[in-house]
Amino acid sequence: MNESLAVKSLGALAQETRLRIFRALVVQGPQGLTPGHLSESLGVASTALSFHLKELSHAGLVSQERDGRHLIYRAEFGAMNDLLQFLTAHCCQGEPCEVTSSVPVCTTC
Amino acid sequence: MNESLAVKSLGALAQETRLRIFRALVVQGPQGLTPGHLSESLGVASTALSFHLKELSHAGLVSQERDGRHLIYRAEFGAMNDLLQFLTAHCCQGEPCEVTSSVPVCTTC
DNA sequence: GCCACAATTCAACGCTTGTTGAAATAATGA
DNA sequence: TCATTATTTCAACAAGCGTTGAATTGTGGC
Repeated sequence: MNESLAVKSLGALAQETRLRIFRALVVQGPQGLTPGHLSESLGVASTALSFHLKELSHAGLVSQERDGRHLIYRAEFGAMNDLLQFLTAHCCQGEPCEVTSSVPVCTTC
Repeated sequence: MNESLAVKSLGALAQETRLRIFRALVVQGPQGLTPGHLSESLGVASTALSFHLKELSHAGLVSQERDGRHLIYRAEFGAMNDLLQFLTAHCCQGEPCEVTSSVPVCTTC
């Protein structure tokens, strides 16, 4: 993770619709979701949805796979984890507080 | 943490200068930094710095305290932790992967 | 009280972002 | 091959963001 990718990733998540999309994909896990399903369940126009999925893709936060005439989008947990660690890196100049708590994040998906 | 605060927080971090400010404050820990110091060390105009610190403040990611004619800004680790947990909440519908890894974050600062 | 320093606020400008509707591409089944 | 469904691309516009310079507020030392 580097600064410019972090900015891109945070920017991708810093929008109501995209945050909803991403969190829906996080919940769904390896199963993923199609744009059609996301469009309907979140009430977002397909053209807007496509725009937002592309933003998330470019940031590396979601991946895309084709399945027949459907596309399946999935959250990229690895990218997510890298981002979370980047944000709190070198906390308090390495004082003991750095390991006093932890945020559980998925790595097996 | 709720959705609209999360969007605000992510938006606050989704900008090169602000991300640098925030990470510098994370490293500094409870000691904090003054706008003057940040302005010089990051090479940001004071007026721009003030604008960005306000964005971070409004999102609750930094706090402000006056010390004589200086202001001291500090990273708000509690807000940061809430945000990180919000992003990965309900991962994989509660499957075991949810606790397979963790991001260490400061809570004692 | 007055001056100097620290930091913020204000107004103006250019740039980027998000939304919309229409058109295009991709894949499947009849 | 043709119609249908799924999804993306394109162009246009309004709204929000980030930077700059000038003016303002707040604090402490003389």
